[in-house]
This record gives sequence, C-alpha cells and structure tokens, in this order.
Amino acid sequence: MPEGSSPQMGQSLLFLTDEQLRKGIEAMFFAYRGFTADPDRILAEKSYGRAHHRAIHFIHRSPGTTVNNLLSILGVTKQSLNRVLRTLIEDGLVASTVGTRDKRERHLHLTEEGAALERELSDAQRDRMRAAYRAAGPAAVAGFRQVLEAMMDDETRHHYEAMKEKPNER
Amino acid sequence: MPEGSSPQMGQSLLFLTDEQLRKGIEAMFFAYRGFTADPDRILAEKSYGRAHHRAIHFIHRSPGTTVNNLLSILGVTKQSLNRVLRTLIEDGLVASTVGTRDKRERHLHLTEEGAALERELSDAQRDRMRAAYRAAGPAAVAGFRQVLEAMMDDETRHHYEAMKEKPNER
DNA sequence: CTTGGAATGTCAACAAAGCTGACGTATTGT
DNA sequence: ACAATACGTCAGCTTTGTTGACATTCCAAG
Repeated sequence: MPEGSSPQMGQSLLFLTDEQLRKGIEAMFFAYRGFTADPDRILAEKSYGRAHHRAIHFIHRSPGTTVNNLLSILGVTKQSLNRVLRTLIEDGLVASTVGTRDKRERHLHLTEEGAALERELSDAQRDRMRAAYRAAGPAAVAGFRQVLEAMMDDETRHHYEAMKEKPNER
Repeated sequence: MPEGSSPQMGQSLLFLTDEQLRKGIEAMFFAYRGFTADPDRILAEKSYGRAHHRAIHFIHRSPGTTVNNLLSILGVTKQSLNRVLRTLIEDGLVASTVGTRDKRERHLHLTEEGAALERELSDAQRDRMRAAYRAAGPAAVAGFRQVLEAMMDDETRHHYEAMKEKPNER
C-alpha cells in the first residue's frame, strides 16, 4: 500500500491496519464477557447455565417454535439442546405441546414461571445494553449493529434477519 | 411513553425501546459466533480449543507476561489456565522462563511454532473483521468500538485500556 | 397399504473448559 | 524467622458441547 499520510486517511483507509483490527478483536472478546455477566449471575443462583438462557430467550422470542427450528437457530446438536430443554420442562418453565398439523413436532412455549425468568434475565441484559447505548449515542449504535451484522456467517445472518421483525407466532 | 412521531425521534430517543435493545442483544449473540467460527475451525484440526487461542493471543500481545497477569486478563482460575498452558508448553508453542528479578514468576513467550499458529489464527479472525469493517464503513467502526467499550465491566475495561497502546514488552 | 424417510427422543460415552479445595515448593519481603 | 506471593498440581465436580446407535411416530410417495 504505497500511500503518504494524508489527513483523511485515518477515516478512510488507515482504519484497516492490523492494529485497529486487533483492538476490534479484543473489544469483542472483552465486551462479550460483560454482555453475559449479568445473566450468568442470575442463572448461577438457580443452577442454570447460558444454554438455558439461550433456549428461554428464543422460545420467548418465537413462541410455538419447534425443536428443529430452535436447533438451527442455536447451532447445537439435538442431544445438547434436549438436555437443557428437558430440565426446563421438568422444572415447569417450558411447555412442550405436540403439533396439530404435524404431530411429530413439539411446539415450545414459556409457562408463567418461565416468562418470569425470561423477564428477569432480559431485564438485566437490557439494562447493560441500554447503558452502553446511552453512553455511546445513537450514531454509534447504528454503527455497532452494522458491524455486527457484517460479522455474521451468511446462514446465521439469515436467521437474524428472519427474526428481525415480528414475533414468529404460530 | 406518550409521544407523537416526530422524524428525529428515531435517532434520539426511540432507539432505546426494548425492541431495539433486543435486536442488539441478538446481534451480539449471532456475531460472536461468526467472530469465533474461523479460529475454531483451525483449532479443531489441531485439537486445541478457544482457551488455547486466548492464551496464545494474549501471550503474543504481551510477550513476557507472567502467569498471574494472564490470569487476571482472562478471568479464569489458575488451574484452568494451567491445563491449557501446560499443553502449549509441552507442544513447544509457548516458552516459560523463570523471572530474573523475581524468580517466582514465569515469563511467557511464543516460540516460532507458537507464533506461526498465532498468525494463522489471527489472520483468519482479522480477515473476517476486516471484511465486516469494510462493509460497514469507518463511521460504523467507530460506533462499534464505542458501544463495545461501554458494555465492558469496569475492571475488564481497565485491562482493555491498559493494553490499548503499545505491546507490553518486558 | 406398505414402506422409506423425516422429526423427535433417549442411552451411552466422551471431551473441553470452567470451577473449588487442598497441598507443595520456591522465593521474596518484612 | 516467618508470612505472603507466585506457581504448579492432584482430585473431583459441573456445564455444555460432541458422536454414534437405536426406537418411535408420523407423513407421504410409490
């Protein structure tokens, strides 16, 4: 890259130095710790883990979703998800109902108790996200989302976009 | 929230709705998967895991760092770090040398082989980060970093800031 | 109507990576 | 001399992921 050092470079090309990228990588690593810290604390008290949180989040987000759908969103094996799901069902946080059209499918919903935990968890996570958004400002938030979306795998982004708008009720 | 729908609201107040926050949360979750996907693939071939990557990254970043320092950056127990470190030393990727000033300390460095793996891993991760940065543009990148920094725990941000500038050689 | 395949669930076994607690050793600082 | 620090290690446990094998249920196509 045979360039001089014009003043604009800092905002147009130079931001792609390895140094800048490394900072972005480290920021991502450290921020993710903060991102999960508050829910983790709540979950630890109830002897659940992050996997339970994720299941609860996406069941809340798409009530009536099937196990297979959840599987492809979470990107884990059915055995792994099933273990988590089983404890949630046993503990009465999640209700699993046999599908009407296709009786092989199980449709998942949160019970009252499950919804309460979901609220507790997402309140904590939203509080931190809200604080970060406030501190950074609206323009930063737009950029934040843009970069994150560009960082996803194509298939993952597909899930993300699909869930962007309305809750997937059905 | 008894407000009308002025055009500016979308950029000043409305961005703090639960819906917007939820999208940010999901973006963070999905993006982190992409963020780790490429290194994970490389590591799996060599039967290492993310924990090895993190150790390698921060040893590369701060050559000669001590075990205790690494511990506080990574936020894990010494037993957990030790297990990873031991395999890396056995495999000849990391060199551990007794401290000169304080002989209780071990200073950690990457060997040639370790540096080679570090390069392979960070090249892959940087490629994705670079692509995301390019797609989103410089302004978005600035916002991305701002939000991430605001999302960190205070203590974590301290580590992050401390490492921001020059490689911690010593 | 039979049969193949899809969706779901379960059992077993295993691995990565975190944790706690306890203990040993070398070194340092008071 | 003694307490504290830095490090390593042993043992045991948890969560969350993985494979592989196998049963059940059901839809749909031949």
